[in-house]
Amino acid sequence: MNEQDAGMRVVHLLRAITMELDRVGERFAARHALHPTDVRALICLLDAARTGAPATPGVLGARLGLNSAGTTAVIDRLERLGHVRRERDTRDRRRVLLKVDESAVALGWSFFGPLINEVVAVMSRFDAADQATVERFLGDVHEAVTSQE
Amino acid sequence: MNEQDAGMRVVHLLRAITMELDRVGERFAARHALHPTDVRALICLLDAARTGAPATPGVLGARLGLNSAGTTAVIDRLERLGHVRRERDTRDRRRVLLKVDESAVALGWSFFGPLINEVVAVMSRFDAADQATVERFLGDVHEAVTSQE
DNA sequence: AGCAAGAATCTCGCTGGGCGAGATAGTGCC
DNA sequence: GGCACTATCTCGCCCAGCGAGATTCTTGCT
Repeated sequence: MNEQDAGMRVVHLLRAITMELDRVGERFAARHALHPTDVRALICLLDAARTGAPATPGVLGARLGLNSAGTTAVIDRLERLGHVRRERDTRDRRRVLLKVDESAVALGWSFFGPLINEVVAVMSRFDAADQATVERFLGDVHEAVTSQE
Repeated sequence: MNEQDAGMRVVHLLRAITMELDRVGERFAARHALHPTDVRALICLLDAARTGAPATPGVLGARLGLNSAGTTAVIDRLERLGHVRRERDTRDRRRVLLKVDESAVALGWSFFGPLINEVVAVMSRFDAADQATVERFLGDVHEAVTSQE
């Protein structure tokens, strides 16, 4: 069991988890008359709201890898469902600020709630030192994957 | 730093990694004139080939969450690119077995190679006990997420 | 054996998400 | 004030994926 093998197994696990989370997202989307892209967009917007970062169509589109036309369409859909509303930025009136509605926050919780419970349950079976190890590992992987061009 | 918080942070990390891996997949797809779905299909087929499981359109479609028409379209695209070929099953002649070509295997490695290297590099900074902890954690999470309805 | 029921895959026509190109409105520098 | 630039939106098109149904083969029932 050399480190190459351990890396392989961990990669496969990460990939399997990724695929599974994708499927959870898809099922969630289908259940709420949303498209997978809409779910991703909501998550981005909730993230931005949580960290206080300004959310604009441009930023959102870049995050989602959509062009401007597609971005407009996503926001139109979310706005039509009442999850988001557009507000002109008073500072720079070219900009549109995206404000998430309460319903979107509730939706986000109904999506992440079960997942959080699952992971908390798994984590509770590890002692504090091991929990820290897991967190450090995931942080490192995140950094590595993010920096990959 | 109670366990609820740790769970939250880990969920966010897993989600962030998932989104990042999705983007890597998308970039890879774009670079090879494939659609994201085609990449997912290839991964499924390579998995099946690796484990010796029989790969049929029906199984593939179920895995990808596509209906039969969409599944046929995916296989048509992969076949047109020479990554897969159809072969009638001689046992049950209703079935079609999907055989992956060498080019598909090479493509798979060019996708996973860099990822594996990254993760191996991260893992190498952990001692054996911590590596085992990480592996156990990911295994548990995978199980938990998979069993989530 | 012969036939009905069912399974695996494919074909057809359509919907709509996302793209490219270009229009519109607003900012800021000279 | 005019010019380059940025942010967003509109228009028209393409194609991935869906629903419905056709086709081919298997299997159980009598």
